[in-house]
Amino acid sequence: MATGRTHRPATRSRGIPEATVARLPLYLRALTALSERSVPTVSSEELAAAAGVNSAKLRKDFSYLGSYGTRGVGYDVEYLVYQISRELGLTQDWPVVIVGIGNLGAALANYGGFASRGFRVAALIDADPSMAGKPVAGIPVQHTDDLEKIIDENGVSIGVIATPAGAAQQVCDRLVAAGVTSILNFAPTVLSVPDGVDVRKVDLSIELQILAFHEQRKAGEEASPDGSGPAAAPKDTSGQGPDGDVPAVMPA
Amino acid sequence: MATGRTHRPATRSRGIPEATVARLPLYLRALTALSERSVPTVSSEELAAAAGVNSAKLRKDFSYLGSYGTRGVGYDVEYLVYQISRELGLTQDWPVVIVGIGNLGAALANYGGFASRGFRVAALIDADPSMAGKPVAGIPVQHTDDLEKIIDENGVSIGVIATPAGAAQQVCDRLVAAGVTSILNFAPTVLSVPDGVDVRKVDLSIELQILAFHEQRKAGEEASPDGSGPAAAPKDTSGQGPDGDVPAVMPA
DNA sequence: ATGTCTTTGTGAACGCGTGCACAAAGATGG
DNA sequence: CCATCTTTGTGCACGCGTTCACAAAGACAT
Repeated sequence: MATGRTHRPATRSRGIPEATVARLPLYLRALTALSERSVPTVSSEELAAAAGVNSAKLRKDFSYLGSYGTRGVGYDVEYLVYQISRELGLTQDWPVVIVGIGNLGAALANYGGFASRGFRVAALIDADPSMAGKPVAGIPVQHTDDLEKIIDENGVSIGVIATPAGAAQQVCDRLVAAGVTSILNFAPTVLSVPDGVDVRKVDLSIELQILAFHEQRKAGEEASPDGSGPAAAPKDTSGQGPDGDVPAVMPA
Repeated sequence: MATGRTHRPATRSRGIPEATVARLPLYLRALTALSERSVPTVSSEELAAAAGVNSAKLRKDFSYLGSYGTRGVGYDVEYLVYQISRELGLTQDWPVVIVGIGNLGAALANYGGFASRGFRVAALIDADPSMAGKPVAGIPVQHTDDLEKIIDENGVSIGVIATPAGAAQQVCDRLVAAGVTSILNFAPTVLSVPDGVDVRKVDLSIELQILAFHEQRKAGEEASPDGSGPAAAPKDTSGQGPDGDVPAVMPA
């Protein structure tokens, strides 16, 4: 799971738990793969395995959407694909703008995952004047000055921020002021937005640090003569465990 | 305090909740910024605001690390930076390999967030022979054939997968077999790994779909602001669909 | 010292998410 | 039509995470 979410339980309208919503795309992906192989139906057990979750959890998730399964048989793949797509709002077209066309922004623009599922890159925006007009992924980059106009003319409600951290909040403010109400933030900054605007963040270094924590814990448990814990088998030989208490406070 | 006092060890408390671990990098980032501005101490309230969380949550998070604050004053910034860094395992160097040097992989290689906090890009690996030797972000790309050797010689335990979905599982298997125990997966696939291996995934299209869900809900709420009597009506009731029944199936 | 003021650290309550276990629903076969 | 078998849908219990609210701890002034 990534990122904290909004602190608002206003999801009572449909009653679909946030955790369930976060898994729907996973199910959809697995179902789409089945659909391409022309598999007509699938059981909760099979689908759960494909999505990497517990089958009871999957069934409960689907129960929030309605009773779309047939007992003794399973779920109709095509029908479920449609229902989930509709629930997620993928039956309509979502124009998206990407702000900040550096290495990451360009990679995102080229990413196929956008167009394939109801999302359309409406525009690429960058603050560098020398980028203007230059095509990236077949789309000409436009200058930040025209941000508001672009948002307005294309009816954009979802924005992707791929700028340096320093510019993120400012870009965010402009996006919101122009009418964007959902933001996907790749910049390593906490964005503050007014109520009603959703922000999800993708942060590489946070993910790595979490992995490092667990990695350290794994390494420390092998040698630790500590009473509790699994005095597990010596897989050791990690060699690189001089550890000790090296100071090494890191820079920026 | 059910689970005994942690006053004694203060070094390795294996009882740090996962949710807390996920927030430590956030605190660390905010603290580092304060440190650079030479701010000596900070209150839980201020730091919480900077990190975008609740102050009570932050205090509880820190309580798992030990009692590093001073009542009536707050937390010593430098000390806390060090403690969190140590807890996350950032006081040591983590060599990382990136597999799949396409648009995304190249962007990741160029990302400054790597080197800045204890992580070092040890190698870039790609399956395309024509990429071999070609430098990306100052590091020559190596061929997949040498994957095992690279992992071994550099003592790599963290791998980043930025390949197409189709190659992800295979690359994952080889990484794990070679000794990698933590994986950051950018490919839109569910990876299956043996016990003891951590996997975190970053998935653009899932994030977008979650945003789309909320976006759709916002748009649909304008008409009927009622919402009272959440009689949990997950049953049918779909008759309100704006569209017909087009099974918008989409490609991968 | 003593009192006041600030801020931490945490007990306790609450709510959400997860997983078990099973009854109900429907398919299938005789 | 009845029996049996498969698989869904869900009631329930449990554990984690969040939040409130406050006593304890220390700083600081007198």
